[in-house]
Amino acid sequence: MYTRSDPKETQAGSSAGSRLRDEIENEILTGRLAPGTRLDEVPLAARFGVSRTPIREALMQLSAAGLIDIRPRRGAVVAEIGPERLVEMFAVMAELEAMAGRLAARRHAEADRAALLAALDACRAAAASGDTDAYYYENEKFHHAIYAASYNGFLIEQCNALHRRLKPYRRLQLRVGNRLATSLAEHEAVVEAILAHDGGAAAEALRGHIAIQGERFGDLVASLAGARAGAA
Amino acid sequence: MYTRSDPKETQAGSSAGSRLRDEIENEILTGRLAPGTRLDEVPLAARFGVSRTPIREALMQLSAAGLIDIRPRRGAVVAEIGPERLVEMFAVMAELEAMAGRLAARRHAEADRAALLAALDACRAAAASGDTDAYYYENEKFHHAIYAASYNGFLIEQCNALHRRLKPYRRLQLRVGNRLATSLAEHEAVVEAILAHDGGAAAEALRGHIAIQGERFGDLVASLAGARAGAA
DNA sequence: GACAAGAGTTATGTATACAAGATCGGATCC
DNA sequence: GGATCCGATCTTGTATACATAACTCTTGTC
Repeated sequence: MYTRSDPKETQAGSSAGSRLRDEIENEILTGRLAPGTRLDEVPLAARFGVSRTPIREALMQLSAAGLIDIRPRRGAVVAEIGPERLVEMFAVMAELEAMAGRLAARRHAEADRAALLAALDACRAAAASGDTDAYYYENEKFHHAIYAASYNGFLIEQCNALHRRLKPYRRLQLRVGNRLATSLAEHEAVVEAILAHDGGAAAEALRGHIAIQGERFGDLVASLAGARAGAA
Repeated sequence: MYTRSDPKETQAGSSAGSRLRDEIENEILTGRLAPGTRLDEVPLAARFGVSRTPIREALMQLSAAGLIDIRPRRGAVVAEIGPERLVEMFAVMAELEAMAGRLAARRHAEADRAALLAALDACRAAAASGDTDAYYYENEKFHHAIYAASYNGFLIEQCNALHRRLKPYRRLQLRVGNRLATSLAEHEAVVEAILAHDGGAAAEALRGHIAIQGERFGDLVASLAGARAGAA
């Protein structure tokens, strides 16, 4: 089963470079480094006890991943993603996940079936306990299980990359209204469609599950504004 | 109208770094640097008259773009993409283009309408003249016109990136059989669907246009084998 | 004669030194 | 009083030097 540890396409890490990259990336994804924050090389180098060279390397990789912006001669800042662009990204994510679901419906094996059901159960448990963070975590595993069942390695990589990039915003979304219960219900529909080998239904269910449409756009903007105010 | 010159997401270029990156990238995309070729830093540095530092930077960017593989401590080689992976990539490309077409059908403006028709005419002219290279070039512009009309900036970037990566292989494909005439006919259908605001038809037409299915898979493998033999 | 172990060589990873553009502050002019 | 121009400082971009892991060729042994 494919997981995020797949070396291909995500690699390109020198010795210390990867560690630094992961380290900084984590701080961005968890929000410890807020969008707009400057990333000066010298302080980072000092903090990690290395020279500027591996820091520059890590920053360039993060830039390639879209997590930071590097403007020539003007340094790096944590990427600021506006609402409109976020909607665009979720739209593409929805399409990719729909594709994964369609393929999964056609290609999934016994092991995938088991993994999907297990992930769904874990989601149910987390939702029942009302623990948003736990649900967030299980939700992630659930989606990865779908990607894996698509048996398209390149698609899996693309989904993983985009999913990671949208991570913080998915978390925000879950906090809104009773999105948690809704999300779980959608998961059930997705699994049902996949296990029934109904690719069209799986794709549709996932598209609807991911896409930001109608009032959810407003929710997202509100969340963003709230998060920004909290960070500042 | 969006073109490939959009700085966002593709950028992260220092002063000389971008130039080097483009330079090496071109040699890979045109096949001058065949898959599997080692990319040693010192010779490259000597050739471009710079030190190893900007060369390493360019290589890391190419690695992030998936054009080369960097194995820690073991140097960089031009990425070798096997047939199965290529099929996976074309499948994702088909899906992204289908999405672009669906959005374009719903969102295109007057200017996009004109651009699409102009690009289609150019394709017709190139096909009539039987000039494969000219058609290849116009074909590219045609697809970019579709991306642009989707009005989803993130999708446009993703399409551009993947399109560029698949460039050499699309070229190979055109050489096969009378794919050129078939391709033109498919283009006509796509434009018709988009202009008629029929998103579903546009998506389907593009999916079929891009995807590698049935005998086209065999054609691709044969082309690859031929190209490899020619390069060696 | 073939295989394995070890030293020498080569190439990559990292640190540091140097060059040059960008930012910020102050002084001058309108 | 405000804006603009110029210089000092800081930060990035590039070059070079050094450390270390990988490769290779040789040599010795079975």
